[in-house]
Amino acid sequence: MTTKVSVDVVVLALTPSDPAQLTVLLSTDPASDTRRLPGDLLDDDESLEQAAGRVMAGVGLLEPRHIEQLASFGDPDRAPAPRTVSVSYLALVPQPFAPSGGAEWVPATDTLGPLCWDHDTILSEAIQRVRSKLSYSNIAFGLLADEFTMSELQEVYEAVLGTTLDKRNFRKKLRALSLLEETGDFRRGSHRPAALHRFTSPGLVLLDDTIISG
Amino acid sequence: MTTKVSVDVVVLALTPSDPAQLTVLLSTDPASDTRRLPGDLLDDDESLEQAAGRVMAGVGLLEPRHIEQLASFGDPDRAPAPRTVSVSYLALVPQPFAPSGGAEWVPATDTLGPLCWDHDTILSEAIQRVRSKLSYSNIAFGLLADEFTMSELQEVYEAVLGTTLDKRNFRKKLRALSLLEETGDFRRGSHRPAALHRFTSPGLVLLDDTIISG
DNA sequence: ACAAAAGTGTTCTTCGTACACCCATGA
DNA sequence: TCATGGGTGTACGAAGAACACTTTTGT
Repeated sequence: MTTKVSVDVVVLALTPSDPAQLTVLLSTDPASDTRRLPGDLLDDDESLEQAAGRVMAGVGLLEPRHIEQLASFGDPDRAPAPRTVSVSYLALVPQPFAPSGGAEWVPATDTLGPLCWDHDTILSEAIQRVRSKLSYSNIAFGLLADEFTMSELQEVYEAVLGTTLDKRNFRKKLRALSLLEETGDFRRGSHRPAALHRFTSPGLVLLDDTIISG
Repeated sequence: MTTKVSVDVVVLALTPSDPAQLTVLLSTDPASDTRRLPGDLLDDDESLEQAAGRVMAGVGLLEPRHIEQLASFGDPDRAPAPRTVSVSYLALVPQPFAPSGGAEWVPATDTLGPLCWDHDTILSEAIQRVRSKLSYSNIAFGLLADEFTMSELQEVYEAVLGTTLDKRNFRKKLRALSLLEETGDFRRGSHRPAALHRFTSPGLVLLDDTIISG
C-alpha cells in the first residue's frame, strides 16, 4: 500500500550536426552501468512538476521550452525492488545544452541500445507523443529557439515525422493557420537572408484541424 | 520519499433516457460525505491496470468496453494526508449497469456539483480525452454495444462533442473509413428498421486523418 | 392514414497536392 | 560568377459542407 514514486524525464532536442535526427538526454545507472532516463524519487512535499524540474536541474536544464506529463508506469516488476511507480514527463529544448550530473546526449534512433528497465518504452512513447502532437498543435516551438526560419521549422517537422515535406505547401499551410509572425529580422549566411519568425502565442496551442494532412 | 498511490477510475456511459448526455459513476467519500471517483490504493504486487480492474469490480464493473490511462495527479495538497499520488484511468461502457458498493450514476454536466479533492479536474480531463479521441480513433465503440445503428453511433458523437451533425455527411464519412460492417440484422421499432453495424476491429484503432472535420 | 425514424445524392466550395523557377547573399 | 539556401504561384483532384425528400414500419 505504500510505494515509491519516481519522476523520470525524457528530454529531447534536434541534433545540431544532423537536424534530421532527434537526440535524448540520458544518465547512467550506477548499479547496472546501463543508460537510463534522468529521474529521482518524489519528495514528500513537492508536486510532480516540481520533481520534474528538480530532475531537469540535476542534469543542467533549468528552463525547458516545453514540458508535459507523458504517462505513468507501474508494473510491479518494471524495476528492481522496492516497487516503484514512474510518472514520466516529456521536455523539449531548442538544442542540446551542456549537461551536468554525468548525463549525455544520445541519438534517439530506433536502434538505440537498451536502457534500464522499461525506459525504452517510456522513450518511445515520448517520441510518439511529439510525433502525433505535431499535427494538431504548435508543439514544434519546443524544439526551436524563440526566433527561427521557416526552413528550421520545416526541419523540425521532417525530423520528428521522419518524412520530407514540400516547401511551398508547408509554408502555405502554416501561413493559413496564422500561428506565426515575422520578427522583421533575418538570418544571414552565404545565401539569400532568411526571414525570422516566432510563434504568436507563447505556449502550447491545440488546433481543431490538423497541420500536416494525411 | 515513500508515498501512497491511488488508482481512480472515471467510468462514463451515455444516459439511456437522454442519449445526448454523458453520465459518470461516482462513489461517496465516507469522511467528507461528498462524491468521489471510485478508487483505491495500489497494492504492492499489482500493476496499475490490475488495480483499476479491482476498483471497477468494486463498483460492479467486470468488463469495460474500453479502458486507458488518463493522467497522474500529485500535488502535495490535492487530498488530505497522507500524501497520495493518483493515477487515473478512463473506462467506457455501453450503458449504465446496476452499480454495487454504494456507487451511483450521475449526469456528467458541466454544472455537476463539486467532487472530493481534485476529482473534478480528473473528470473533466476524462471527458476532454474522449472528445478529442473521437476525432482520430474509433473510441466511440466504448460507448456502444457490439451492434448498433448508425443513428446510435451518431448520437455518441453528438453527445460527446456537444454538437449536432448532418446525417448524410456523417454516414458518408464513416463509410469511407471502412471501420464498420453491417451485421445483416435490423433493429425494429414503429418506423423503418435500422441496419445494425459493428466495428470491424475489436479494439481501439487510431486513424491518420480525422473522422469529424472542422 | 399517420407518425416516426431510416435511408439516400448532388452541388459547391475548400483544401490538399504536385510541381519549377528566380532571388539575394557570401565567398 | 558561382554556390547555397530562400522564396514564390498555379492547376488539378479530393474531400468537406450544405441541403430535402422518399421509404418502411408500427399503431
